[in-house]
Amino acid sequence: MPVRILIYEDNINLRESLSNLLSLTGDYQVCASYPDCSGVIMQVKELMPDVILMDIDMPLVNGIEAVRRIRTFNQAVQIIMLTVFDDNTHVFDAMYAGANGYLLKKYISDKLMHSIREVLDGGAPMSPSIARMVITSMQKAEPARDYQLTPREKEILQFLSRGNSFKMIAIELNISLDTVRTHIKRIYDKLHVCSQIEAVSKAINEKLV
Amino acid sequence: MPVRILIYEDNINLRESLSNLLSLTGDYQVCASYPDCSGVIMQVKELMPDVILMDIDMPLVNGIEAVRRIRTFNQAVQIIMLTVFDDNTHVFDAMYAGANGYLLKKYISDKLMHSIREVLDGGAPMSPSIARMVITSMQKAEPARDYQLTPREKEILQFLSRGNSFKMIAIELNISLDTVRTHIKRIYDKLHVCSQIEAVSKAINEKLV
DNA sequence: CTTCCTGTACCCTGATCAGGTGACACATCA
DNA sequence: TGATGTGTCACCTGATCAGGGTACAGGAAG
Repeated sequence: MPVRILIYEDNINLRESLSNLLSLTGDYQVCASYPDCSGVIMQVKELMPDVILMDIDMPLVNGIEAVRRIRTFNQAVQIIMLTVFDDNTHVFDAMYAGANGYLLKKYISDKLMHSIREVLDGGAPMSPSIARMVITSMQKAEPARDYQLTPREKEILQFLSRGNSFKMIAIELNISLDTVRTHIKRIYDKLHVCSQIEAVSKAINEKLV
Repeated sequence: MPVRILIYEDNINLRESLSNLLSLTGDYQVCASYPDCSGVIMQVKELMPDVILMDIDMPLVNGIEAVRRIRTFNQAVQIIMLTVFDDNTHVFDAMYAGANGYLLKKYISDKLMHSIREVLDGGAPMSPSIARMVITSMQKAEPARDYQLTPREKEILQFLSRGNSFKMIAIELNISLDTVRTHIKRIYDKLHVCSQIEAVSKAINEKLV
């Protein structure tokens, strides 16, 4: 049973090239291809593809919005973005929306077949530069400065960050309210803040918890 | 000029296989290989490799800690993790620590050469299942429930989340303190919370800000 | 052995916040 | 036209928090 593929791409030349390319081997069946996503929900429901190749820059409905719409009712279909955009915004929006892969058009010819195979095997085919963007974004998300908090202080700060009042923390940890207050005061000193919210805000944003 | 490669791998058989494999083509020069990371800082400074292949499970100092140590003084060397671990904790810890690629050992023979080339070209070689884990983690990070906050309420909540007191918000927005309080009370209602910290905690964790 | 750090605990004063109630102008929508 | 939603403002009471100080036991480090 061939893999059913659905294509959204507004450039007619590329759309037909893709169709032709995929039809060569016999492993793939392009069940349809459209120049825009205005009917994407109906089309996906109707055609039940295994894989969708999705351009981003299209008239009427862009490819990222289309992915969002598809994901409202179908988590199973594998979606590979196929685009010229390699900026942060497009890449991450597409990922958040629910794409499973992201290929830059300049590398398509080399990688398309392999990528379709990979996404069906539970992978996430990405052009190298895209993969690097993704993991770089994860890395810069943690400077994690060290404020020399003691274990007990970290524990208190965690409770605080989850929304517990001083009183609740005292009960939870089975210590007196004043002890909690003492810890909190020391935390304020070390974090250079002077209120709960500042402390919690700093703790969460700098991943101290 | 061949690519200089440094290997950390405690299994002697694998370590030597890797060395031999990489030496075959002449494009790569294995400048050293070690069974543990106890001297990693000195070794990297001394040998100045272009690429490091890093196992995770090693005696004395594990590979993730070693990556952290390397990144304290060298951002340029490309580090590829080479491991059997495919669980969330190991993968993300390695990425956070500063790895540039992550290959599962079972696929090494196929992909090693290609991955080294890719990481040097600014990519981030990952085994397919790892890549999928990474982008899945990005996706589930945004449920973004809708609490029907009005624009003004979102604005107030943002100020609050940055650590501003009621008084500061009032001054900043040029409205009365009581008005701020009214907005905050309505926010509490909509978010089903009853204190600043709960609200801020919820706002940050659910990406309402 | 003494100093320093950590965790514990108490007290006091003034500031800030929570929860409730009430009010009014303006806009939209039915 | 009336209902509803939004943004504005006010007052009151009790709870909670901030900032200051003081104290002491136990452990680590010098």
